[in-house]
Amino acid sequence: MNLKHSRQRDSILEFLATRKDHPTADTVYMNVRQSFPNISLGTVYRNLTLLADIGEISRIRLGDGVDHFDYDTSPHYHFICSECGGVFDLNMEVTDTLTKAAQENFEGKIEGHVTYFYGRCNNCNPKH
Amino acid sequence: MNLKHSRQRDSILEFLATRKDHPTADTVYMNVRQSFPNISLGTVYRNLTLLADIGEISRIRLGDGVDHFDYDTSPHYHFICSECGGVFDLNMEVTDTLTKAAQENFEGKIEGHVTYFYGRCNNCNPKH
DNA sequence: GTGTTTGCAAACAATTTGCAGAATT
DNA sequence: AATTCTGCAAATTGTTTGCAAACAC
Repeated sequence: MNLKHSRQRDSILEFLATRKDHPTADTVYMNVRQSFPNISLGTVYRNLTLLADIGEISRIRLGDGVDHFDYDTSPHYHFICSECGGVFDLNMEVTDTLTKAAQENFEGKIEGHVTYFYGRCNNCNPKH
Repeated sequence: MNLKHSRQRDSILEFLATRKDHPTADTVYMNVRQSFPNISLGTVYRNLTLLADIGEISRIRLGDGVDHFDYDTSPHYHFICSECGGVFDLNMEVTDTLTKAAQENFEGKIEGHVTYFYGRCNNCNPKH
């Protein structure tokens, strides 16, 4: 399974690199279409999946029913706003304390954990 | 939006109460069908959604593309086996340390977090 | 030239919904 | 009697896939 170069794939990756808000496949599609009017949603999905598989990007599942994609593959936490659905990076350390604590009373092998935070983002949180 | 009694709903809730493994809507459907052969998947979904909305059960999203449902609504963590897909409760304390840490450098309002662990369950983990 | 990638459309899986009739209060 | 709930089927949403042509090496 050798990779060949593809201008569409480049464009998808390039677009993702400009965004900090973890767009969905559809958002990627809408935007990449400006450079490739004939690109299909299928191609976008295929490439996002491929890029995620080879570790160039990461796929984020936040329980909102849609996959988000992140150009930044370094370990970090996410926040999702219950109001507007926006996704933000959190500026905090990633710890394995939780994983260790979980392992203590569990017989299988715990390899990691997924955590995301929810609430109101700065825009949606009413000030008083 | 007043509730009326329904034997189907009872049966769904009753079935969920017997299970510790957080079944999916389809599993609920398969089982409840033994008492209500004519029950439809739509009814199962409608009732699971309703029960989750009023807080009688909880809906768990573990990023495997399917919703799981849990009769136990008390806060606790879940483990999902990457091998067999099985879901287990973890015997560990739920802490808000993480939420507090996350709040520190974040301008919005963090209301909570979702965490689940993954790895190999006892059955799927090769011994040596 | 061989093999990968694309665009298109159809397929798929999980879930939701519209509607007329049945059950509950 | 009024309203909620059900079964059924169709609709929706997000994502994947089969295929012939286009592209990359």
